[in-house]
Amino acid sequence: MQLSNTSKYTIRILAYMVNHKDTGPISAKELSENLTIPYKFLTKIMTELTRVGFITSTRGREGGFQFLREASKITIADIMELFNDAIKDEACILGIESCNSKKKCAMHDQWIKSKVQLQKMFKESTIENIAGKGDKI
Amino acid sequence: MQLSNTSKYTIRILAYMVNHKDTGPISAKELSENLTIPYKFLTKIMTELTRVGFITSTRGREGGFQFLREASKITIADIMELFNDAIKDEACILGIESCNSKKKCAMHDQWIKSKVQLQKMFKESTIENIAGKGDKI
DNA sequence: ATTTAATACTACTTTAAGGTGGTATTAAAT
DNA sequence: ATTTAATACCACCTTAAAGTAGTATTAAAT
Ligand code: SF4
Ligand code: SF4
Repeated sequence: MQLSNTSKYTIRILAYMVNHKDTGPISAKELSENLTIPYKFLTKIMTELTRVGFITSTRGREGGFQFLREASKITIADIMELFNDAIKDEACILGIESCNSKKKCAMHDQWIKSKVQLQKMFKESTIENIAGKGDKI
Repeated sequence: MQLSNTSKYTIRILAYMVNHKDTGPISAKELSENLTIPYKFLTKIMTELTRVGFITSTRGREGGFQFLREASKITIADIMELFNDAIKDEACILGIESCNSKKKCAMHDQWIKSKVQLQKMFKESTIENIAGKGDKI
């Protein structure tokens, strides 16, 4: 019951980028070193984030990554979605077929409350409004 | 962001057992067939549940599994714990060192609320009080 | 033009969860 | 006693996530 490493890394990467967005493109090297994320794994993530249009990349010397979509328009839910890590509406917590109020599983009542609250939280948390909060990076 | 298969299976197994506890030991075969859980995987789980004392086993013909610990004393949190699937207090949602209110990560405020609520829900949900609820098995 | 420092691409390795197969052990039923 | 139906144990296979390696491409700086 936790986020995938890929989601965790991505949140931290994008939050870091917001906090350093005024100084031109940010390189994978800088991100990798400052966030202690394995370089090769990080570049894989960056390429994907570029592919889906969250960020843009500039190749060559002095290159790096910058936001394309506004940080206030990227939610934690978006990131989880991207890496198949989301809490899907139709997903049953017990994995019995798909969730709908007609055919409930034994945990439905307890779970539905937590689920709604969690989904709301992940949807309302944008990169913009988490960036800079907290001491750990 | 979901339960492990092992946790999901275990919850369903124990809930099923509560609903059939008056008719003697329940065999792995019956559980496997009625819950459509792979037989060999299920027996592995059952052996573990026996080992930790949630249930007892009777070998040989007419054998099977029965509750040892009361179903009202087994929580979803216990099950998650058992299979390393729990939401640990000290676990940071972003995976940055360990969680404590002194050194917060960027998502601390949002997450802490959901975490507390989730943990409470998993701790208060016992096998006894979910068994029989719902239509799906 | 060449060097340097960056991303992009392709392919591979490692790890842990999930799942399978075969056989030994146990005990009721016959 | 033998058969049958059950759990226990041990070793292996499969899959997906995580992580690594090497090379091609790009563009600024020299
Ligand atoms: S809500 Fe309850 S019933 Fe519906 S899917 Fe989720 S868990 Fe199963
Ligand atoms: S609460 Fe926030 S800060 Fe504390 S650990 Fe969990 S995530 Fe990190």
